Amino acid sequence: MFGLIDCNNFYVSCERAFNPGLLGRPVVVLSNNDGCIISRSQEAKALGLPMGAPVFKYSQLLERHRVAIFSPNFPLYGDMSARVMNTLGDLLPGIEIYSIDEAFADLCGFRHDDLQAVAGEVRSTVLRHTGIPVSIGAGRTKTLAKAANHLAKKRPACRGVCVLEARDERNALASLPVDEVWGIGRRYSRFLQGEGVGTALEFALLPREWVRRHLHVTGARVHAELNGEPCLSLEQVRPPRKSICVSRSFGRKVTQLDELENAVGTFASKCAQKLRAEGLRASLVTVFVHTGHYERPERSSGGHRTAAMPAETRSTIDIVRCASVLLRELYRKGFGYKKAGVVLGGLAPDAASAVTPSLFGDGQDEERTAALMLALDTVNSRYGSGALRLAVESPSGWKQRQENLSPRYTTDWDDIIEVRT
DNA sequence: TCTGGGGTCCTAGGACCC
DNA sequence: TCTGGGGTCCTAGGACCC
Repeated sequence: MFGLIDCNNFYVSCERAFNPGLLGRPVVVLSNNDGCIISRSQEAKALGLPMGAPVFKYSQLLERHRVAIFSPNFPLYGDMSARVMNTLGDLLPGIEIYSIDEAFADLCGFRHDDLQAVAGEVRSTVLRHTGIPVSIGAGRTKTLAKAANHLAKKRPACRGVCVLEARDERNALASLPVDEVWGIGRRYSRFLQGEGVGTALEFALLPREWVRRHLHVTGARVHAELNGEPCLSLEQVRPPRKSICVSRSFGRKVTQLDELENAVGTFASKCAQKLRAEGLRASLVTVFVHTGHYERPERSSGGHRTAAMPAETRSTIDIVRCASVLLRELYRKGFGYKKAGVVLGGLAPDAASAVTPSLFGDGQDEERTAALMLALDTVNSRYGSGALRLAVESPSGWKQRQENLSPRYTTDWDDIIEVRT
């Protein structure tokens, strides 16, 4: 059996953990730039606020119901996530951290009739240790555990836990709309609806070859998993990542090259910092820019360009310089850009034995760069990110709208909660 | 006026190898 | 009239996830 532990309305729950006055009220957390709604409390969902809704379209509704609105506070959410995952790791023999708010668990060691109690215990312990409410689903495959989790959230009678036994699978899948199945996205569900397939059960009963033909191997895997045939295993060690990306939408249109260069320089530098923090090197740098999604075609512009570095690098200077060159190739005067980003690829571990040196380097640069990057990271970790930076980076990161930011309760000494007695 | 950010995997087609 | 067989690697685009 697989378990899936999923935090309820995670970002909202993080805000609530430090602000109990928010309990029982409608609360939403917004995306960067305060653009869209990306997390909603139960009360906010009940008001009819959709996931991903642009804020400006719902400003009246938000105001009328006095919805509490938060700008995203990712340092807080990341830290709270680590607390939840640590607690789960202590309680369960094997977990796979699947996303910031979800983990799969290996439940094979437990007797079936104990699972309900085990899950209940996990739920109450996580809540007690972190203040975050979770829902737990269990099933014969990961996809069935996902489905069970969905039911645990949807059915009040479940009280946050749903252990799906093989004999109950048909009933459960019959009540699950096909677009709620893990691995069936917008496109496939529209296609399936068109074919008269509306529920997870109807999908599961389709002939295997038909699914393979129309939904390819990934769809076929989902199909098999729904039929109780495990295709996905628990991955307790995270596979090394393949790319690192930093990108932002701008609060306004950016037309000047030097402003764009500030932004791209800042993103490239953040990428390099992440790269070193994960003990990696990169050999490919990609820059992309584009105008707004909703711009008229004649005013739209954008694209991406990739360059290969002469040798695998971990240097902020190399990466920022390369990104600037790429940006100049992409930039076109007269367009209002709304988004830009930098992606690092060709990642490899930063082990001396594994690094391919540059054919034209003399090896000394390498040592000096290493010392410089160590100094850069040390200064910035002590005095705050951006304390020491390249001149091309903008001083305060890239300015974004964030009008309702909560304190960094758990990751910044200046923001720690004060208790007066 | 105002619409997020960061990822992975698969497939088809083209270029190339012997 | 007839024009091989068996591969790899790369890229773009599309699908999905949170």
